[in-house]
Amino acid sequence: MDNNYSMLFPCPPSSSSTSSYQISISNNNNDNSNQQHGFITGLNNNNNGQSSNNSAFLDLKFHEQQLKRSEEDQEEEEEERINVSDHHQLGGGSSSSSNKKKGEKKIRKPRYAFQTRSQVDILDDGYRWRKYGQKAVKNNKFPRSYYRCTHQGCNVKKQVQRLTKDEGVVVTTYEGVHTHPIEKTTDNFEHILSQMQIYTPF
DNA sequence: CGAGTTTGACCTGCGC
DNA sequence: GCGCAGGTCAAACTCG
Repeated sequence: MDNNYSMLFPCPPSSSSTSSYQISISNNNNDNSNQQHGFITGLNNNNNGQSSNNSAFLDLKFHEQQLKRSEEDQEEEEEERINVSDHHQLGGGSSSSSNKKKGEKKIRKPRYAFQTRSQVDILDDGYRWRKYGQKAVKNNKFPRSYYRCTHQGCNVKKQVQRLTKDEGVVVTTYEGVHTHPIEKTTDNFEHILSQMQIYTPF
């Protein structure tokens, strides 16, 4: 937790600026509960081609998820990334367990979540994702979708879920860090992010 | 025909 | 140990 937020998207020096954004990240140690601060506002992303009626988000809200992760985990992540190249094989449900030795603590990458106000669930962030699952989630009438980056060797995953409370809000959770550059260079999410100004209120 | 989606089954972790 | 919920797999399917 603390304040180790990593940027998941490469942010090239902004080229042209059609709009300006602000993002504030709240490192809320006091637990998820209040996400009252930490907004990205003023996005007028008009269509990134992802979907026909893509009048995407107007408010973005960053928040870190539940995970009680810290530097320790970051190290583990490093380790895993190294191992991944060795045996990154998504064997069947049963074989997935063979992926890690018995008794070994399950290693989980840090996850980063942010909320977007959007009509569409899928934000075009420039990477190519393959959906590998969808689950109904308790206390939420909207299913959660699971995506994996299709780039070879890149093990980044993301989950997308719409809030029941506020149907306009989509929560996207990223797990892992891309090991490759963005694949599509449209004026998309990456572009938007490149425009963001990040500051921490604390 | 390749890439991506759907969806039911299966696995795993966790709380009781 | 059991049941539940989250997460993943993989076959079948759709789409361009």
